[in-house]
Amino acid sequence: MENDPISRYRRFSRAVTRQVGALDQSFLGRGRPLGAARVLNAIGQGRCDVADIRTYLGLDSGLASRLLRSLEDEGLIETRTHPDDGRRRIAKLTATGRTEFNAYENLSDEAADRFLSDHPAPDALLEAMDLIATAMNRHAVAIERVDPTSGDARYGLERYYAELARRFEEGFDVSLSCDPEASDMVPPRGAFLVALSDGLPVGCVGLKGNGSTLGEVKRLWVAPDARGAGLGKRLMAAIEDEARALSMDTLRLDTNRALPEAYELYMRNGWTEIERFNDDPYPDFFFEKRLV
Amino acid sequence: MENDPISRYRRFSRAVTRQVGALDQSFLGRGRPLGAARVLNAIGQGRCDVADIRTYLGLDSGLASRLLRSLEDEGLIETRTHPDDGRRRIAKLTATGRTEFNAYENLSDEAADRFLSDHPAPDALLEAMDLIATAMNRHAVAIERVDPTSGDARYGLERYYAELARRFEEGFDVSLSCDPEASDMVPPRGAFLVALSDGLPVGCVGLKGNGSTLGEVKRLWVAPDARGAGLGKRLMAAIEDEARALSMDTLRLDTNRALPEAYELYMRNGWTEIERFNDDPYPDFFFEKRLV
DNA sequence: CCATTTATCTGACTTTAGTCTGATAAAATT
DNA sequence: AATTTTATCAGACTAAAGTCAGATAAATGG
Repeated sequence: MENDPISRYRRFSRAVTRQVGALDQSFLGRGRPLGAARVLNAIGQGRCDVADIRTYLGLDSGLASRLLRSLEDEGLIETRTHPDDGRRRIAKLTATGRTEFNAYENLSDEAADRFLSDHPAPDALLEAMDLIATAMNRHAVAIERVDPTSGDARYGLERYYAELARRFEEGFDVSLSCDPEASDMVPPRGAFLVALSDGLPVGCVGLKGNGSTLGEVKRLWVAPDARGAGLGKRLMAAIEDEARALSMDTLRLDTNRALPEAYELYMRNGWTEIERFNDDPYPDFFFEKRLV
Repeated sequence: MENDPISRYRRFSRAVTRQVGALDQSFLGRGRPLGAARVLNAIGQGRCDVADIRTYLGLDSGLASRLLRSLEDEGLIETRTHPDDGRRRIAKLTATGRTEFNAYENLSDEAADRFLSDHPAPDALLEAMDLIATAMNRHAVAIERVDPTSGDARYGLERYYAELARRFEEGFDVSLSCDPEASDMVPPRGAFLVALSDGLPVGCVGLKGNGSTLGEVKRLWVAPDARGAGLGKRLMAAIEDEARALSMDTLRLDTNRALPEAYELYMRNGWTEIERFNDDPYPDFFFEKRLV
């Protein structure tokens, strides 16, 4: 065989196609066509809006309607009209539907567990999977405002701190840095954003405020896997929007010489280098931007 | 989202399912149902035996027959009866069939290329893909006898030498080691085996002979991704079979202290440590095994 | 040589997926 | 208030996938 990139990609593609096919087969074992199973799964995942289900699964409206009807006849879901819009419909699992949904979930979970536990180095495998999934989702990264103490925020921050510790010559200990209070990064004082790639945090940024029109951008991080797609720029634009919404007119931030790509990002996006404005031991450079 | 192993696996699974689905969609663009396209692809890949195609694609005999007929009607394949067994049939691409097969190949290649060239670090991506594909194929590794100068053999040997260079304290330079002549690892003097995981070399082993009943096992290597599945043991058993087939009765080998897992493998599989029998600078341990 | 097995094929049939048209009713627009 | 748009649904239809029961002919095993 050739071992050029395309052959290697295609070998990967064959392997996962087989794996995906095997899972579909196991889904059929529950005596329901795949189409109906997919709709049930979409609803179980919390997609209740019928139009949403339709676009998510790429279904024709007639087909979607029939699949919903078949699930309803089985007693797995209930539909009712949307409270705000009488044309739209909402689907919800019944108790038996929940049970059946869980059965599908278990099939998926078991397939995952079987694969991972069969391997001597599951951590390496998972890192490879994250890398690939992030690459495949790279044009569908969603930025969401979350509480800085939420699981997703903490996950991002931990990876951020770990990376600083690796990259700073002097290491990094968050307790020595001026770690903002969580309450300063929650509206109405500030905000905290995470970038999610199909649920996995691949970036974050915080906005620390004190009630005045001056804000400070903190904790900008983009996961290594997700770099090169302009996510840093998107996060900065999003946090500036948050600042504007909080009536701020000036933002500041600091950064370290071990993070040249951050320095470049600020330079390219309207930030001006200014004098040191704090006595945090880590930063080497200080920036300001006036919002318009 | 949860970031436990199973959620991460399932996120990966969602991403590749989408990707695979998109490729299938592009296949449909050639105006042929997926089933027929799959059969055409199987034949193009060299699966000519109808029974083989059927089991490979998991098709009912009736369905397979009809799909073959439709491809034949399109003038893409020709079938004839097997020369050794009048019941079996052989399918072969016609010239137009070859063209059409290449068109599908191009669609796949383009999808691969689009994905890889869209990413800032395709090498990391490919390594991750190799890791995952090897893990998914781990129970389907084929051992084949090849010429030690073939591409697959050289690929394995290069990775083997690179690993020795990493692991030996003193480094490794193959020109300083007693590198066997390729002709000593080809029947009737010797043999060379590679382990292929869906085409990718993930292991190798050589048998160097001089026409006598004494042989030497050389270049045993198992790719890091493929370890932990007993492949080393399988390769050793296979090379012993080769030795027996060449009427050898005694095998020798040497190994280095930086490769403890190899030492353990030999100890567990009937090899006896003996005195140094060559003046190669690298090995620290010497083994012998009498074949029964 | 004869019974059995094996590989393939054919035709009838069912299920699943997907498309298209028109109906209905609610919302949005004029 | 009338018209248009939107979301859903139902029914008719087609295409594709899959199943099943023989039919056929070649190989195999006594």
